[in-house]
Parts: sequence; structure tokens; C-alpha cells
Amino acid sequence: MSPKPMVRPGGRSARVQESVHAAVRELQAELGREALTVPLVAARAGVTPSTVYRRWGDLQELLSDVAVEHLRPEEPPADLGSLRADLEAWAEQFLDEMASPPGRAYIRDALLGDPDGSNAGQCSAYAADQIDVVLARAAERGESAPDVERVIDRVVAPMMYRILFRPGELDAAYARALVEHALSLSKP
Amino acid sequence: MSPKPMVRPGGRSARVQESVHAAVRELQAELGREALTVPLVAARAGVTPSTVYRRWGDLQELLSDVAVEHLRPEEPPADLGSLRADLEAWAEQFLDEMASPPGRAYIRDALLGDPDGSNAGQCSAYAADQIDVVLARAAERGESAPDVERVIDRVVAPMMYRILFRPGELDAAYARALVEHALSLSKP
DNA sequence: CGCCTAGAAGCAATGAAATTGCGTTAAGGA
DNA sequence: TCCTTAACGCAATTTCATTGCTTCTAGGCG
Repeated sequence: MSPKPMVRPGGRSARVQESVHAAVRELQAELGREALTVPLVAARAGVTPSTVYRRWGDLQELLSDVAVEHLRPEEPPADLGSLRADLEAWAEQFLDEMASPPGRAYIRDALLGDPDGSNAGQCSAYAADQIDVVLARAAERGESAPDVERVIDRVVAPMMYRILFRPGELDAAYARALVEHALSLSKP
Repeated sequence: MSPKPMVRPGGRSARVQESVHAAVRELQAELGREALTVPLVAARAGVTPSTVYRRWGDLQELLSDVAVEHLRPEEPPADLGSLRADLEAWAEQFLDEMASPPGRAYIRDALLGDPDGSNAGQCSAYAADQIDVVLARAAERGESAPDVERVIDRVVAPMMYRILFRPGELDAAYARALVEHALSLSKP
């Protein structure tokens, strides 16, 4: 009845995992992402390189894992009283975080060491969950609200496309315009 | 920035560049992207590894350059007689190519080895150029047509977002629906 | 409560790749 | 044609990635 643990959840394994993740975060802050290597991270974490290779395969997968943690939202979106206000605030914050140099770096890392796309999917799921909260709140208020998929197509996707493919001017006004559009015709 | 534009345009340098690019293409086809290394590519190209390192910095930047070449459209979009038909056909083909495993691999490579984002910007410019042709043709016909930026936000960005972050079902019907929406409210 | 088993980490050797100094070649301009 | 200098080749060195084998320990069982 106990599920056989594919990864041992507690004890030394957990300690090693946390230690390695912490080492990555520290070294990223100190030396930058370019300077990271597996032996370096392992030394900082107090483990041997082979442990890292066996558990994560290579440096990129490890960085991808850590990046996804950085990309996880820390709080539910604020409740400002209306769907439009909530969505605008969320979109502005999202754009702000994701378009920043560290945000862009995390997105790239998350996409990079991700053979099966599960980490990228996780990132998308984070955004979808946040939007879900906003939309559910709107529904409770009795506001008519669009579909989550629609908000992703019309708000999240354009922002992310520009972040990734069009390094340049991206401001809160753009985010607000996207939200406006997403809400303007949400009743087909 | 990739050192491509400022290298000596003719003679040996050009020959080396072409030779290295060809080697990457061949080895990608023969062994897959995972198996590529700088010494391997250099050997196939008939140059020394140091040449590759000095010119491209590392393997990812080289792969990024080659990937952008793969992503360049080979023909102008077909003229099917109407804006809607043209855009639908273009979007379907775009989705088809980009969502395929090799297409996804090229997109990833183009994004990854791209410190300043110039290669990613080039990819976006390719799509924008193609859309521009379609829209200009529509204008000549007297059709009312949306803005290029609008088409990118509403057609290209959603497709690309799903390709990158949501590995899963993506079909021509989805592309058509996006085109429909982009055109439905674009007649000011 | 202590044994058993298997998964996880450590150690160490090996092969390959990244990196760099230095000499040589040839592209582009005077 | 000559001259300057970017670009290339060669080779040595350092570092990294990879893997067989050993040791340790978490979790289950008698």
C-alpha cells in the first residue's frame, strides 16, 4: 500500500536535492549563469559531480528545474474588485517579471533543458492557474468572463511571443491593451 | 552579436563559414542534434575546432545561426484570391512546419544560442515579412486588412506559445480559428 | 527491534571537449 | 605589388563529462 518511492522523499536524498538547488541559486547570483558548470555546483553543494549527473542528467536539466521554481508565482493574484482590474494587474506584473533580464533568462533555461516539454508545460500551467483564480472570482461576482484558453491566446501568448522573439519596447500599456481586447468580445 | 556580418565577405572566410554550416546540416541529419560537438563539426568541415570557437564562441551560437537559416521561408505565400484564404493557408503551413519535431528543434536552437536576441528577432521578421506580402496583396484588391502587428498578436503568437509551452494537440482548425478571429474585427 | 534490499551517493579513472598561445596564411586596401 | 591585419591551423593544457565499482542509508519486513 505504500507507494514504492521512485525518488526517496526524505532523508539524505532530499537534503542533497535542496543543497544542489541552493548551490545553483547562489552561484547564479554570484557568477552568472554562463559560469556555471556541474563540478562547480557540486563542489558548492558539497556533493560529487557524479551525483548531479545521475540525478539530473546534465547541467541544462538542472538549470531548467531551478528556473521553473523561480517562475512559480508566490502569491495568488490580487483581488481589486473587478475582472478587468484583476486581469490588468496580473498581466502587468506578469509582463514586468517575465520581460526583465532575469525573467527572460529563467524562461530560456526552463525551455532549454526540457526534453519532454514538461517544464515548459508547468510554466504555462502556473499562468493558467493564476488566470483561473481571477476568472473564478469574476464568476462569483456575476461578471461575464472569457475562457481561460482565450485569455492565454489573447493576453499571455502575445506577451510571451514578444518577450522571446522581439526584444524591445514592452510596457504596461501594451498589457492593458491586450486585456481590453480579451474582455471586449468575450461572448461569442 | 553573431560575428556573421562583419567577417570578411569573400574568399577563405566565406568558404569556411559555408563549410561549417554544411557540416552542421549533414551531421544533424546523420546523427541528430544531441550528438553534435564542436570537434565533430570541425572535423567534418575540414577545419580545426579553434576556428569554430573563435568565430562562433560555442556550439549553441553556431546551431542558432544554422537554425535561423532553416527557418527562413523559401517562397512567398501563395495567392489564393482573398485575404482570408491567403492568411489561412499561410497560418496552416506555418503551424505545420513549426510544430513538427524538426521545426520545434530549430526554434529552440534559434532561441537558445542567442545572447542578444538578434536571431530570434530575425525569425520574427521572416514571419512579419510573409504576412506583409499577404496584407499588401489584400490592400491591392481593395480588401480591408488588419495591421501586421495585429496578425502577429492574434495568429502567430498564440501558435508559437502553444508550440513552445504546450506540447499537444495543434491542428489546422486551430490556425483557421485564429485567422477568423484576427479578421473578424479588423474592419475599422 | 534489528536484519535485508535496493536505491542513492561517493570515489576515482578515463576519454573527450573547451580553451589559449603562437606561428602562418591570405583578404582587402594603398 | 606590397603591407596590414583579420582569420586560420597546430598543439598543449585545463577542465569537464561520463562510468564502473564501492559504500552507505532509507524504508520495509520478519
